[in-house]
Amino acid sequence: MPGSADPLLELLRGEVLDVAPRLLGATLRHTTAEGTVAVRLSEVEAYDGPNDPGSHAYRGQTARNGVMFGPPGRLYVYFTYGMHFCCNVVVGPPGRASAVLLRAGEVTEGAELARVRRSRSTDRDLARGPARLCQALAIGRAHDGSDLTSGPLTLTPGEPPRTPATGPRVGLRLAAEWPWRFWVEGDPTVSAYRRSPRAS
DNA sequence: CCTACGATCGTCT
DNA sequence: GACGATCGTAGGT
Repeated sequence: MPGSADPLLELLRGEVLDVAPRLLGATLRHTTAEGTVAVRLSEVEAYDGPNDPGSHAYRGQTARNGVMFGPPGRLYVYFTYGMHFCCNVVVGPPGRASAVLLRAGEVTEGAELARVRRSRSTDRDLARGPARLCQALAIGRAHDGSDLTSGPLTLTPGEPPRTPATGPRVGLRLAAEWPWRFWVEGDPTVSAYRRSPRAS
């Protein structure tokens, strides 16, 4: 029978718009020599490869976005604004190039270590925003392409909300109004909405 | 609470 | 040469 025994890969097989809200409540956990930090996701965004003007894959494969075109269950990490990293989970079959941006969550394990990594942050803001989340978890360029089903960096599906909130994506110039952002209603760790100054 | 702005550099045109 | 799937700070309401 088809079907992987791995519940994460089972989930990531679906269409990105179905998968994204189901990743709410999942836990991303990273163990390093310093210790373990875990974040339970409260906010994500869907990106649908070549069909999506807001996606890094919209203009096809490049050196940067290569991981998006690979198998599901890997982490796509990119560097932006000359100083920040953000991370996505690759979704769907190889070549589809769809992914879910992990935008925010609550630190549920290793808060002490996360506070060291983000020394001026309140607990609420430790992973409130995609670059903050990567900083709290010490995710960087070295983790681009990481397999999330095993190893030091794992994603474990959890209990998604019955009715996730949806709305426009944050910070995009193109296709920002597509309601492809999903979050847990009322969760204080959801990031503040910011419209791009260049949005059309 | 809000809006405005500068930092800083890899990536693509 | 332009532009970010951002963040922290500064200042006003």
